[in-house]
Amino acid sequence: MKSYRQLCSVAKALDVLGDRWTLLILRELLIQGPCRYTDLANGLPGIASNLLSDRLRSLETSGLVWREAAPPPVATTLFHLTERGRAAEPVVAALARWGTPLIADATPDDAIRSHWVPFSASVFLREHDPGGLPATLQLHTPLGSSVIEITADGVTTRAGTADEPDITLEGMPQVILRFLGGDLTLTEAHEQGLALRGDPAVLDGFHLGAA
Amino acid sequence: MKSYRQLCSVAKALDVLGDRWTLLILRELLIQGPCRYTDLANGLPGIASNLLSDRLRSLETSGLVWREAAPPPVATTLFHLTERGRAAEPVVAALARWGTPLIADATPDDAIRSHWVPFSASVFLREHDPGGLPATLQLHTPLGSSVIEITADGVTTRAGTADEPDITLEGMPQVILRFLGGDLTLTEAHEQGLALRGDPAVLDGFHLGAA
DNA sequence: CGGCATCCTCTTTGATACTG
DNA sequence: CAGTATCAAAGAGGATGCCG
Repeated sequence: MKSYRQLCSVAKALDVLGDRWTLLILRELLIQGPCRYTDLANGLPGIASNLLSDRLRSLETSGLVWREAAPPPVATTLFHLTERGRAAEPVVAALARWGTPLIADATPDDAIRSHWVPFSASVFLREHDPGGLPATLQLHTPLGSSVIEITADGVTTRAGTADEPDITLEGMPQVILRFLGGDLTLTEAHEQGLALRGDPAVLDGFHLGAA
Repeated sequence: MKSYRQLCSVAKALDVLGDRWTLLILRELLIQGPCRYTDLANGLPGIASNLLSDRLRSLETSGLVWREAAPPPVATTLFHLTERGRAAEPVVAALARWGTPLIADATPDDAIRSHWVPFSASVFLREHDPGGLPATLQLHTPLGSSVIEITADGVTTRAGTADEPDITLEGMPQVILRFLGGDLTLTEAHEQGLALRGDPAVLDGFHLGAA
């Protein structure tokens, strides 16, 4: 990207992060952790291979990403975030928060990946750290299941199922995302097919579920 | 901008905000408040006139900006942020925070506007709300002077001078930005020409000035 | 002057195909 | 698996012109 050539921290940040796809690549590395090239390509439906290659190289020279070349017999490259790359998480999180209402605009042919769901949810939960800790949320969508664990240490997510979740949410990704993002009330989400099992009181601390 | 077509709040946010110049236009409207076209053009050195026009139209249809058409004899247009537009402030603020260390990369021919300085500074101060309130900071740079007022209600900035500032910082914008952004210690900033008058203890609550 | 629209050139992107 | 190569289309940048 051509530099804006402005002595302003916002412009300088966008000189590095403002290229198309760049912040989505960071999203993937923040969610998935160290990734192979194909893992990234898979989490970024629509990206052209040459662009992914270009962006990774730019991110490397900007110091946000480093590549670990695993020697044979593994013979693969792993792309990692540096500390500076992880420091950009608040930017991605702010975008996730602001973008939540736009989920409603989704068209049926939008691509979706199951790991995007717990990420967006955790962004919201992270900024509404409640009193009643710890809590385990189980999500089920047609794409797969994931778990959000909220402890005093923070919010973590993973794919799969939990043994004894405090609450289970089942429904379409759109509805779960908008509900956990505060964009739908429990009543509205229920009307749109969200099924909730367990103790709804767990959600109270997050200012969710208000009628 | 072409949509990413991903059912993810980050991608949806970037569908709206990700175009070149868009977030810098928001920066200007957040800092300056309602602006005329030429005010914006002035705060965005380097933008082509047709792009500014295009972006403003996009932001209007996206619901982030509305235009107030003052009838003759004033016959000018004022561009305002909507509530939704102001809601994007955390995105700009996160970029400002992350971009602060990059101020060090500035080249001598980078454009600069005096109102960028107190903005970046206030972003940092806002997230380190200390105990010793209220406080008034006076900034002096070769480009002009500005005031940052910190009260229990928040952090506000304005151009000009204050009657009785608690502390006065004078120096090059780069140095003031990096110091108030936590990227330089007081000692380092002093070595780079920062002059400080008043009670340095005012800064303690912001975790600044540590040797 | 304020707020664009037009024209032109140059760069970036997107889609597809191919390679070590 | 991790990229290059190629090429058409879209977008950005710069100059200038227009109209109340």
